[in-house]
This record gives sequence, C-alpha cells and structure tokens, in this order.
Amino acid sequence: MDDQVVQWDTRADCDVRKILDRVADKWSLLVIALLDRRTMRFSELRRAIDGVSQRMLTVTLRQLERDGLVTRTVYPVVPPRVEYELTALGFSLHEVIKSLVVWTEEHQREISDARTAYDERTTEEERLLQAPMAR
Amino acid sequence: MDDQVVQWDTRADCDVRKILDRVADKWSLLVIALLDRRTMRFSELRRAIDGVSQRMLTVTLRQLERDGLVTRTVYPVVPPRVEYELTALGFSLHEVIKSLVVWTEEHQREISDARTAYDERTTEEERLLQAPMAR
DNA sequence: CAGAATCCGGCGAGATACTG
DNA sequence: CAGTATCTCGCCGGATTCTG
Repeated sequence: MDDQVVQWDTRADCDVRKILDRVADKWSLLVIALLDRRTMRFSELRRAIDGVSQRMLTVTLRQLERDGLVTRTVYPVVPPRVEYELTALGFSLHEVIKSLVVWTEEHQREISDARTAYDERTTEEERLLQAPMAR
Repeated sequence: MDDQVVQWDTRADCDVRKILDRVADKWSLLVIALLDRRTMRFSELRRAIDGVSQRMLTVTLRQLERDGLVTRTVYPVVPPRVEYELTALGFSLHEVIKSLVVWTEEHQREISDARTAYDERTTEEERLLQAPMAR
C-alpha cells in the first residue's frame, strides 16, 4: 500500500505557514514577479503595479527586505533615488512564482469558462427556486 | 540591445491579476496543496488546516469549485457526506503550488535568519536614535 | 522622489445560533 | 455532518498630510 500522503506540518503558527502567508500575499507576489534581474526604483514599481498605494508598496518592500528577498539601496542624491533588486534568495523564489504566473496565463480561459458555467448553473437553480409552485 | 523585459499585463482588473488574487489566497493555497489526488471530506479538511473557520473553509471551497479547480460531491446519506477532489485543472495547479511549498520548506531557515538579522539591525539603529545626545 | 505618520471607513473573517 | 444566516468587531489598507 503506497499510501504516500504528503501530510506536511499543519499548525497555524509553524514557520512554513507563516512564510506562505507572506509569499501568498497579493502585493508581494506581484513585486517578486516584476523584479526580474534588473533593479527598479520605487516610483517605477509603483507605476508598474496598477492599484497599489504608496503605503502598501512601502510596507510590502520592507517585508521583502526583512525576509532577505530584496535589497534596498539608497543613493544619497537629491532628489533621493532608491533602487530595489532581488537577492539570490529572492530570485530563486521569483522563478517559482513565475511558473505560477505562467500557469495562470495558460489557464485563465479555462477558469473564466468554469466561472461562467458555474454562475449559469447557480442562477438557473435560483430561478427554479423562485417559482417552485409553478404548475 | 536585448532589452527583454517580460512586462506582462499591469491593469488591476485584468484576468491574470484577478486569478492570481484567488490563487494567492491564504486558504485556497492550503486547500489546493492538501488535496493531493485522493478525495477529502469537509471535516477532514477542517481538521487538516489548523486555524481555518468553518465559514472560511466553506467560502474557499465554493470559490475553488466555481473556478473549476475542485469538484464537490454530495452523498445523500444521513449524516451528510460531502467529498472534495481536485479536477484535472486543479491538479495541474497543485503541482505548481507544491513547488512553492517545497521552496518554502527548503528556504525557511534562510528567511528566518534574514528576519533575525534585519530586526537586530533595526533595533540597534533605534537604540542609537534613542540617545543621540550621548557623550 | 521616497518615504513616515496619522486618521478612519469598509469589509473580511470570527463567533454564534440554527437546519436538513 | 456539513453546511447556511446573522451580527459584530478588528484591522487592513486607502487617502491625506508632512518631511529630508
């Protein structure tokens, strides 16, 4: 019986869970995905990631820096110039995340089709429930 | 000039972004990671994922079902028995996510070390700022 | 330009109670 | 057992203002 169940950790406060929560973060994911090799400035990232607020980008970048995934380089010029770059660790994560992005691009059609089908099934059921006394 | 920047979409409301938000969801990630081949019952998933509330597990499973990633099978017995299983699409995502989990396991040490180092640097700086007039 | 600090409103998510 | 339904609170995150 090759009952090979991968049953990893499980506790909410284990390291893997805590790190996954970070990695699975909406903005973190996008930053890591965008920072490909080259360095990027703060405002450049801000423009590249539509919808991110200044505050959330700052917070996200600080977390990533703390996790050792990006480096933050401040150039003492005026106006200030701050550049962000993936560390080696960050780049190894980048590659994993990139495969996730690629997966999403490849299957977005199947997913939106599934959503449409599901919604139609659901609204159809609701329609039937609306008039259960019919006939 | 091989300025090969992968610059994918960018808009907050594009399909890839919307799907990534779902995929990058904390509970979704864990459910997909846990559902490996075999089917699992609701309560089984609930026990396996420490910290998830009944409500959030229900919501998460509904979303995954809507996205065509899991199937939901209700057995009309009493007490009710509901089983969840990955679809083919869901399993292909499972493999990507699994590589993410593996990455996390392999690098959790580096990350926690980086966090410790960062925190020490930070508190040290704060300590210096606390007594700038010293001497 | 790249933040830090502050304020605050919405809603995500937990707790609880009820049901087929 | 596997959900719904409802209420409520916390805090996430946006908007704004102020610096080096």
